Amino acid sequence: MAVRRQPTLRDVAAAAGVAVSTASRALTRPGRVNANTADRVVAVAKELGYIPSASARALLSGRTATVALVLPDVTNPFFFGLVRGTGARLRESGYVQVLADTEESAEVELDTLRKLRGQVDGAVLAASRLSDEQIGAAAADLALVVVNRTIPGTPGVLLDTAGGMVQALEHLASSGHTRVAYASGPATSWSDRRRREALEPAAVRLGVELVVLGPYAPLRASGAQAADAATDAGVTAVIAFNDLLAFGVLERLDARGIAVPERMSVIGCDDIFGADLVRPALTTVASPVEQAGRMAADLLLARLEGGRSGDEDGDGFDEPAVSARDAAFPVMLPTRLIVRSSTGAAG
Amino acid sequence: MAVRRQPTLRDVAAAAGVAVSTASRALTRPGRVNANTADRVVAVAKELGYIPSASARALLSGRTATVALVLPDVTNPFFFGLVRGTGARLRESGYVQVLADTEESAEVELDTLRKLRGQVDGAVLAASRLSDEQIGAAAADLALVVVNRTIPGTPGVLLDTAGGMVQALEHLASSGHTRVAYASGPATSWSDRRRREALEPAAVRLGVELVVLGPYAPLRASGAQAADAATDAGVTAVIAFNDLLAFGVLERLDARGIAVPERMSVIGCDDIFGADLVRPALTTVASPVEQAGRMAADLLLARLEGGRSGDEDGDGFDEPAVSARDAAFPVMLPTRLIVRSSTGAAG
DNA sequence: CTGAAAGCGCTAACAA
DNA sequence: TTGTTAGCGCTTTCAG
Repeated sequence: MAVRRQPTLRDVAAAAGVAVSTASRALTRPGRVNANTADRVVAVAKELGYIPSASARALLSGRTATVALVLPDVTNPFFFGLVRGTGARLRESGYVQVLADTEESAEVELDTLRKLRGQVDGAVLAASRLSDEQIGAAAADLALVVVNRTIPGTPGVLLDTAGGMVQALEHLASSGHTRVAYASGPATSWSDRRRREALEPAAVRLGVELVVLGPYAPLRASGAQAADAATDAGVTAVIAFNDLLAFGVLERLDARGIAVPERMSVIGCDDIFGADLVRPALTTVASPVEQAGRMAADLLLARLEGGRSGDEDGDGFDEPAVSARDAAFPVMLPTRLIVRSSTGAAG
Repeated sequence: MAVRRQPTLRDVAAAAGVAVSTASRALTRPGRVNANTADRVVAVAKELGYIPSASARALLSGRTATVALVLPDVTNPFFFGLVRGTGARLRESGYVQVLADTEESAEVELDTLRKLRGQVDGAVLAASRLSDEQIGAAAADLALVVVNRTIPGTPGVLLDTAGGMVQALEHLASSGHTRVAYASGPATSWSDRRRREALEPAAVRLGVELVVLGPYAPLRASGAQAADAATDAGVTAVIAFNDLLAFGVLERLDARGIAVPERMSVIGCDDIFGADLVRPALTTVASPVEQAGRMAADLLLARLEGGRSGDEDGDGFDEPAVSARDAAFPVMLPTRLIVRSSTGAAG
């Protein structure tokens, strides 16, 4: 209950009958001290439950062993993999991860970044709402790695959802669809622009008419609008900006008695929790988000620790070693289409 | 790119032509300094982009303005509300929230708590895997608030899921079910024990035969086992430990061609994301998790800041003011049954 | 191999 | 009102 005072290095030194500096050495580099002395100090430290003060270390070294993950919305399922991926890697390397929710607001994000400066050694910025210039400026004060964004000079990890969307279109084309809608996401979304730019030529190549609908907020609630716009547009398939939006589309179509996939095929993006739970199960573009998180963390650690190389851990085939040298070039991770029952032959 | 050196208070003082202490005062309590001087210092600080060093402050004050949220699994949707609730409250009060994932392991949890000591001012411990004694011991070193746990002397917030389960049983009884299964959760789960203790007398009172199945891991993957055990037991309804397990039950029943709710009713717990998305939509016990998070944060802040009272924010009816004095008594939050289409009259 | 002392950036006495 | 000084806990010269 009452939190008791922590023993300091001085307490340990006194109890072990040595000077603080000796105690410090014994604890941090046992090599440079008499083995017996070192053992004694370590034993005493353990007995006293000594834990070095992170603040004192940070004050001295200027490094906090803390990294922030900055997200627009912690509760968006899309980010779970990222949280887990960065968290795992950072923990392995002895870093603490702090989570910052910017509430989808550029202002909050800017403010957060400002506060973070000095509190953390670096930050992973995911789905930033800031402009390239703002991010660039922030990168001058804080080691930054961006996810799904390309900022010249700032390392980043990209998820190739645009490529996945093209796969989705190919899948539809091969099932006989000739008129397909893309329900687009936020106008400010960098990913959304890239996807449209990839879908348009692909549609031409495949002989498919592409109708761009939206923009829509990437939420379930916007799905009804998107579904209605799709039926109005006379398409036989909709590719949605993300799964949340696709869920809403499915709901609306169901409510209107429009059979999926018989009369309308639906494809989402992200393969979030629930995509295989809805009925019909959602065909969607899956990204290796957790791997992206690990890579982002590696990129950041490489910069912080100056040239440490990314260690492969077996699950990440295709996971290139990361060095400080590479860090300036964004890494692109492949995505893939997962076909479930929400897509079928053209109605 | 290259992170430049941060200006210190000394730089500010020098640029403003005053002593560091004056600069410090000007920045922290403008009242105790000549207005002109203060203005000048503030202006210079702003111009230089001065940000006080959190480490130095922490070293001096012993407080870090950081609070940890310790969870067994960050990616379990049940905890999202908690993350958001504690995060919101803490941010409001100027605290930074750090997230610690203990990977469902008591060892990792213990280790995490040990490391956290000194790094944070306090921690919210949710669904701890530790024994009462271990938590008690940890509370001697770190201000702690527990969620869904009662530890004598440690403040806590409880979600009355046991009460919700009784509501579920009443719902089933009133629909004519006379033989009902409870698919139980982890043997070490405190919540699970409370629920069984509440369900048994309720079953007697309602004239329902209660069959306890399990224990099962609270995961979708365990649902198949639970579903099979339920049909073997000849019940017409299953109440599952949580929604994840219930999803698995639904899947298995669907695969076996057993109609829900016609031949088997299914009820979950937590109302996680996806519960209303599955078909049939899941009847479940919803808890005010976000509110629980806010209250847990309030409880912790009250201890940290010594007697600050919880502020009501309009959305939390039933949200009592929290004072340091109350903190030793766990607060119990009511839950409610959300009836969807996975339950119906007894088959 | 070990000890004494300086100093990281800041705040809080204590003087002036 | 302002400046000077000490010291938070630690690591790191620099002597011994």
